[in-house]
Amino acid sequence: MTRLSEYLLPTEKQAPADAEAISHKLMVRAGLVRQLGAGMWSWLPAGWRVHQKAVQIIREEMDAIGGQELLMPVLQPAEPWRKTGRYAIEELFKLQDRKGSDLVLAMTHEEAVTTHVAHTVRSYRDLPLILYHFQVKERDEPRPRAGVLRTREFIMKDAYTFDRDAAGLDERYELHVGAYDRIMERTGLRWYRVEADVGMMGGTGAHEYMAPCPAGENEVVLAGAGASQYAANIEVAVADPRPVELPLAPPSPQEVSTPGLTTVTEVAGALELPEGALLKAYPVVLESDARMLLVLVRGDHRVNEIKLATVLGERSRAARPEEIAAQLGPPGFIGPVGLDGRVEILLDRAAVPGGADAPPSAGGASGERGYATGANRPDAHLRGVVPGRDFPFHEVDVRTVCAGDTVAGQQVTIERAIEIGNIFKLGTRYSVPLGAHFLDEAGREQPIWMGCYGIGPARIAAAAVEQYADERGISWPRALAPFAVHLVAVGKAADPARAAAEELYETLRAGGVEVLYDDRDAGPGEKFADAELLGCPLRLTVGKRAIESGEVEVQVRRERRDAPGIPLDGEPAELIRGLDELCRILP
RNA sequence: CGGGGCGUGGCGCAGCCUGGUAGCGCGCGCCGUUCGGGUCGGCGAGGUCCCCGGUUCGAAUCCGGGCGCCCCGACCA
Repeated sequence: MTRLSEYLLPTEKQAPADAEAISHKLMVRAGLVRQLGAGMWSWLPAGWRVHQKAVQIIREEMDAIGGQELLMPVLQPAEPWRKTGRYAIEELFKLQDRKGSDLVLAMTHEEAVTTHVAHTVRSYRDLPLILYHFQVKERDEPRPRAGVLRTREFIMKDAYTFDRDAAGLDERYELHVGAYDRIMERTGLRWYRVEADVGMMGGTGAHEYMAPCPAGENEVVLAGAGASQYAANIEVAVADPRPVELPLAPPSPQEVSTPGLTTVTEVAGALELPEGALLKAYPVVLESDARMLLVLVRGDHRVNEIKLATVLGERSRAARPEEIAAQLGPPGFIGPVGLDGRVEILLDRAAVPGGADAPPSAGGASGERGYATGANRPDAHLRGVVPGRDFPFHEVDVRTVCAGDTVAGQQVTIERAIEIGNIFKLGTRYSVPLGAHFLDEAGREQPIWMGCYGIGPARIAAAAVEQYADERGISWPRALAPFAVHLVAVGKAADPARAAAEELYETLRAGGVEVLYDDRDAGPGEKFADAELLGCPLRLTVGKRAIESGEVEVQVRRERRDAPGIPLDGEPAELIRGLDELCRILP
């Protein structure tokens, strides 16, 4: 039933007052989704059609690489989650049944699928496997936001692969790279596949699929173009720093008075140095044994917590002022000199003299160059501090890539993006605790190698809205549009145009065209406005003009271009073919 | 978890400071009008003013507590 007079499409002139993101405003205004609570959203009929379009594309590409669709429950026993150590995760919804048994609402399905595979797979002959489903995920997000972009309940396609070894996993992973690339292409989105954080629990490789848009919560670092393009999540991105000119250093560091100056900007200003000629000291405390470490980055750089965690192999937190005062010196004036090995020093690679990424040393052999740092005394800094000469250090890469950096000589750009999918080599992270083994040819028991692959249809829909909306509303890529054609009848009830529109609607429907027919008793302005808000790729208008000219007017939603009209009195087959032709050239 | 903001017909808001009949625009229903860009006019329906408690003769308004929602940051398998 796709007569607008009978269809639930509650459009609104005004966006919800509290909406910020484009997709949030427009998906509500266009009658696609409605909110039920924080991070809880319903999909109304037209919105659900879009969601289903994304789902079907994903399903076809998953099936094409040998994926087998199944369905696992959201409500699950707590036991496997305890075994994998994930019961402690804060985002995991936990509950009890009437008997007092602990249950969880699954946030992903590694525990479930691995349990099944552990029970059913016996032999190497049963491998490899690609299993997937579309199922609700439940996550107690600290902050749901931006309409359907970050919700507490959402549908995800999650796939899991099972292989006999790492090489098999690599193969399955590459299959998913291909499938995901094709999915992204087919949706019509602008997208990037980026290198991603593998986390600390031993993933062996990961990529994320990102759709650039202002409402995105992630940042991607891009450099170059084409096949050699560098693309990485800023959490893991590595780049060469912009060089900085360091002043020549005296034979030993010299103390300078800097009363009350605690920020890099203030100190650089007072000493008339570029910010990059300072070393920023960032003391951290290890989560495991509360040991303090001093992390140093160039003054114009920022510490990247994720890279730091990777380097340390564990989590850490910023040291508290009283801890800093006790072990180093007055907060705001701390530095690496004179610590006598009390605190281990990690120096970011970008600040290491003579390192691959180091600033050019214009001074030659005699001219050592130095940084300004805190003096570990109140109201004082040191200048002419030379790493290695004046303090020992370990070289690490823990800074966040920033504008002005380069990769292979190419300037980087940093773009905001929505993560719509990710692929991840799990290894034996879940198979070991859950006992998913197989017997190899020699009869030896081996753990199964796993990968997991997620993608969010709701985010695909929202990203499409974000990327292609204009001031009048949504403009769907044709692959995701709720309907291919939005047919508008103009004229009063008795107008012959209404009868002609009616006839056209039946012809299109019979010809298998997905058409939404605006047969409402409303003015043309309202109908056109709603059509542009909803954003179907083609709008057909049947009114007085069509009757007079004998042609249905066609407008392409993207750019609002007029397309050649279609004869009203032609053969139905002819008409459908013309329309199909038109659809093929759509964005 | 830190900071900020908001809860008043379906939506967007005013009223609150200074307590006294609950209002406006849009939407909705009916009648007429109009029919290629949210047309115009008339009549009308619709509200536990988030909840609980307190102050008061009287609370949407003042006070206390709670709940909900949004935004920024932190966080995000």
